[in-house]
Amino acid sequence: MSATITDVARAAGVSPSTVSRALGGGPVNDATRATIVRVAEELGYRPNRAARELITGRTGTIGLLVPDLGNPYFSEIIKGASSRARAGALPIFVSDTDEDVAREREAIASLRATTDGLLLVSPRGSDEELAALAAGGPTVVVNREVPGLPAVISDAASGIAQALQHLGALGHTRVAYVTGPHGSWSDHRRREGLASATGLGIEIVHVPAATPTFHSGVLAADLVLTTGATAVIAFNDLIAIGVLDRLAARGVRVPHDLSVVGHDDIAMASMCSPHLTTIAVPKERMGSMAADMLLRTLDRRGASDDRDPSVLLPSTLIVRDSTGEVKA
Amino acid sequence: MSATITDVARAAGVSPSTVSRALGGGPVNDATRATIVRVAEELGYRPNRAARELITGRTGTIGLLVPDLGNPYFSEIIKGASSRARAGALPIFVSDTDEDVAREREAIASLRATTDGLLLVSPRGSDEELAALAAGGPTVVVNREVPGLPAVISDAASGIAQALQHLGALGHTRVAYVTGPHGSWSDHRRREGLASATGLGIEIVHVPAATPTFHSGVLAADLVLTTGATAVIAFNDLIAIGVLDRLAARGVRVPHDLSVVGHDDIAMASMCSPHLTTIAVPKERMGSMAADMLLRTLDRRGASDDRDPSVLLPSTLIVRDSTGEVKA
DNA sequence: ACACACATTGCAAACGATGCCAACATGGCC
DNA sequence: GGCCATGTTGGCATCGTTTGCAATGTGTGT
Repeated sequence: MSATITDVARAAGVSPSTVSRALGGGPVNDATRATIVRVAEELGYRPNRAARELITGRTGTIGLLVPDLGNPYFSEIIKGASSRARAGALPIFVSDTDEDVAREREAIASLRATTDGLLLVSPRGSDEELAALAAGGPTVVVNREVPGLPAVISDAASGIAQALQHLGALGHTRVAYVTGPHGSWSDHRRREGLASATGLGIEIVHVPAATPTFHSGVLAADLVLTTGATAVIAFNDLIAIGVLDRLAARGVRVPHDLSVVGHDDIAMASMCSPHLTTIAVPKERMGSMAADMLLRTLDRRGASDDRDPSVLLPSTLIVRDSTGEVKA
Repeated sequence: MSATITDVARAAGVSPSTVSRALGGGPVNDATRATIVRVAEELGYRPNRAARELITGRTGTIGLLVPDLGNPYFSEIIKGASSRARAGALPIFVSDTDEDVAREREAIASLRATTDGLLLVSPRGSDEELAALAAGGPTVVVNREVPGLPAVISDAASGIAQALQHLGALGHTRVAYVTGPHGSWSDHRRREGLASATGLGIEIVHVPAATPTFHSGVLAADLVLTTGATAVIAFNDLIAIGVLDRLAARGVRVPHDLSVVGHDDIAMASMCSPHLTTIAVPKERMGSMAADMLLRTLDRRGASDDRDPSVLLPSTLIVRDSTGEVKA
């Protein structure tokens, strides 16, 4: 079908090995290389990925695994990662696990076989399991810390602290936290952030949410109202928007009667009504940085084996219209 | 590293070719096959994709191209396609074009080289260009019709008709349509739908939007108010939600003062305030059906060359809270 | 008992690119 | 003028799998 390296070699009057070297950066006479490059261009030569992979053992692709492709939070991470991967001319496999641990395990195994490295976003498996699976090849984790693996995470404690300070300044003294899914690493971190933000004179009361979704938020809203809290911080924006929706239905005015703070700053946060005050995390940057770390790891494969340090990206509170002074 | 076909052959006391046939469904003695299968399992044998691809010329993967990975509308199509692909055990490459024609061209070319078939969602290129690019291999188009290519589309005319009937029944006689991006095939179809829905006594006035985004909707809202229309149909939900947002800011009540209808029924449509009446299209089903058509094409490659017929999926109007009776 | 069909298996040649090694030419140096 | 270092190049084996073809063995019909 398309031109092979042999075709180019013949057309340029050299051997296939020379073409390989010329195109691959080996030692070749400048004039020869120029000719070969020109001829290759004319013939529209594209190296056959499979043949190259077979001999080098590298696939030239990376894999990205997220819990849910439909979740806008992950979409932005994907965008970041795929633009970085494109810059490195690496195709990227994207797959989702439907938030399921078994599917995650399976997906990691299958991606492993077809890629040189993996980006695991918000993985659900246990530390041990992930460490074992990650041993199969270069891996970078996003939104999670796994001992021994490089990670890209956001500074949850700082984000939470900013939110509490903001609420404190508005006079709130009793704040509800709507949790994330059970066992979620991110949720754990945010609870720690809440616990460590003492000295503000704010009391925290927890309200459970089973899933990080709009519907869980709707459910949680009624629970929040029974706690006597004057403000609520939600595990993520989707939950916060669910809370907002239910509050509106019940005639509770936001922020007049209750202040609401989300987390992540997905696009929807500035589209809902009222516009959501939220703790923004640099999603796209996390994706691109994770991809970047992975690519660098691949480049120096076998060279210095110093671990990539984990990266902590800043969270920033974005104040919009869903938070306000507490009314007496 | 991992076991090769030769390892299995040696362990089973047969030749590699026999192993290949046993695992690949060729004519092999039942007892022999049983042994080979068992041994392969024990050794954890996984055929090397690259080697197979090299000889068969098939990559065993498919590609999916969308204009924007962050757009929730496309997310759902991706989910549908990838779940179908997973059922066929085919990994799927996902890439986006940033709504850019040049990038689209480039992405198609590069995906072509690494996949057996392509799913093009809402491609922006011209018919001629797409037909040319599609000639490179099996292709299924979603949300667009390109002469000579199998396609999966939704019944825009019916959706629009349902919306107009609904609005007509509520007493509206002057309806604004906020358009999609210039040159968009979907937009064209929706305009045709509007034009052909005569006999309802409804006058249509067009309001331009440059991009299918929230911000365009915000912009369009003010324009809509100058037209004297009592209802507005937006090219998609994102625009409709932008309209909603701007109307709220200007104190225009929905649906009391103005009715708003979206298109697509993305998840956000039932999360915004008021909940959006919208023309739902079966996004996930479109994705899975498109993937299914592509897989079937790949299976009978070279066999009967009858073209896959295009598929038209029904649109249904979902009435929520953003539409109501026209007030005198 | 012989020929022939058929089932089962092994052999060897690919597929396209890479990279080791040897071959060759050239120029500088003693 | 001969030797060696250096720069360039071609030859060839190789990666793991599939597949056409030939070889072997078994059973059947006459």
